[in-house]
Amino acid sequence: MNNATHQGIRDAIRTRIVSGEWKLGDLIPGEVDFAAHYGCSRTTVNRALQALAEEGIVERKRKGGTRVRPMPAPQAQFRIPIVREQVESLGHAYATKVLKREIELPPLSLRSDMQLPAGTQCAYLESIHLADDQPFAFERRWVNLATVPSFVDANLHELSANEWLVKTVPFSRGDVSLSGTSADNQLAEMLQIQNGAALFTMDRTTWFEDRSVTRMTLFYRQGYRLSFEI
Amino acid sequence: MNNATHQGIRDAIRTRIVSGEWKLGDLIPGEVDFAAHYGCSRTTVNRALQALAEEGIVERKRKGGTRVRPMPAPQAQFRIPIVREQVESLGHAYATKVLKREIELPPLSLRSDMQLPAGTQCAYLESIHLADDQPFAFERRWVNLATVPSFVDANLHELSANEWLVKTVPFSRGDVSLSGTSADNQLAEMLQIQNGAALFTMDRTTWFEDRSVTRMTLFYRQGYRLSFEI
DNA sequence: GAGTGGTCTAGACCACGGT
DNA sequence: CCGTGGTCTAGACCACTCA
Repeated sequence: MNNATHQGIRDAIRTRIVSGEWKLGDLIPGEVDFAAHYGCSRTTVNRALQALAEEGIVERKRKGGTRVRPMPAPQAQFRIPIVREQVESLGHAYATKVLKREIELPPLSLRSDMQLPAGTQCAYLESIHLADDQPFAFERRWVNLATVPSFVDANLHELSANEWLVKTVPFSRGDVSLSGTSADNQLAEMLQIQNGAALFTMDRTTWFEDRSVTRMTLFYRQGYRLSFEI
Repeated sequence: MNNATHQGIRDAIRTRIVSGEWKLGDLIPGEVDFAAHYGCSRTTVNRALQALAEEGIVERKRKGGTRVRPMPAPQAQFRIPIVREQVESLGHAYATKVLKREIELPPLSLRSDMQLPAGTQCAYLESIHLADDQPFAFERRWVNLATVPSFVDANLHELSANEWLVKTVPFSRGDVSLSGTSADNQLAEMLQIQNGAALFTMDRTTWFEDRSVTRMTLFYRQGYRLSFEI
């Protein structure tokens, strides 16, 4: 009982909860009790229970003690996939090609999504992502040149636009939304699928501090699924 | 400098990273250095840096030190939405109706998805979720009666199948996959949309220990988007 | 081998929130 | 009030991994 690590204790307590030893909403023992039971210090138990709280398994309140969450909050944590990694992890050769690259005034809907003042110039790109030379995803992207003026000179032959931006504007918030889209004429042609086919689609706007950096829409080839565990 | 908490230090270091004080891939100071700099113990710095590692901001290696992630791992964390809550948070009245409820032998594909031995009986349900009496989502669900035999007697008038299962089989792993689907005849009729429309679709299999509990597919009404922040 | 992170401990004090 | 979790400390030992 003395080789107790905070991870081991966390797993042990989680197992006891899952097994039904305590029911939903039940109060479970306090830190000192667990410390005595597992023969370790309270600090270690504290870490274990805090981790379980982060997992959403338990709720903790001072004086109120620790209780099993009445309705487990099913939190999913998954990495937003990077297309290159997705393709390579499937064992295919990855390639990408910029099909169009222009400087334009963005459409009105984009002005509100990206909070652009009137007259802001944007770069507009269309790219195709290939897996073993087969279309994997099609990308439409706007880049806010007020935030990232150097993008106009970016060399996108060695790095994709996404990778270039990540390297240049490191950490940012992002809004993501997932949806299903019917393929229009251009998408059908680009992805070599039937017009009207249902595509899994990811929209993503990223921000550096309070300024928008880029908004992209990624249309995955037909049949693509985004899978993860909870 | 002596009111240093692990959260405060975490925020301070994160700010210094975001501000560009250290670049992508750079080695940042060690725990003892930070402890001296912020006037706190190494333990506290350790917690702060471990938290940053969980956030995906830094990578840590023994002997190798702590460095800013070369390519930030954009981790998304979001709650798998419960349909009732989605509808209610949009300000609509929620209702659900079970349209079909049978005991059947599952199709072959399900036998492998849910790891069912041959001959396992399952409950099959079709339900519609309504927002202000308009179709919001259509659900097909299989329940493994070997794992949850009491489901045959479940009263699904007060609780939805999902809520009943969550209350009865508390904590479970789950596999989720998101995709786009074309509406077939039944879906088009149920959701009152055009045949072939692109729908956002969520498949979810949940497990209790090593046994499958249920597999459901949720077809959202046309135009639905799942949004979250990273 | 030596430097770094990973972890545990025992004790201490604080902050919150039911009673 | 007082019990509970939240946190910090100082020191210690271990484990990994790079040079």
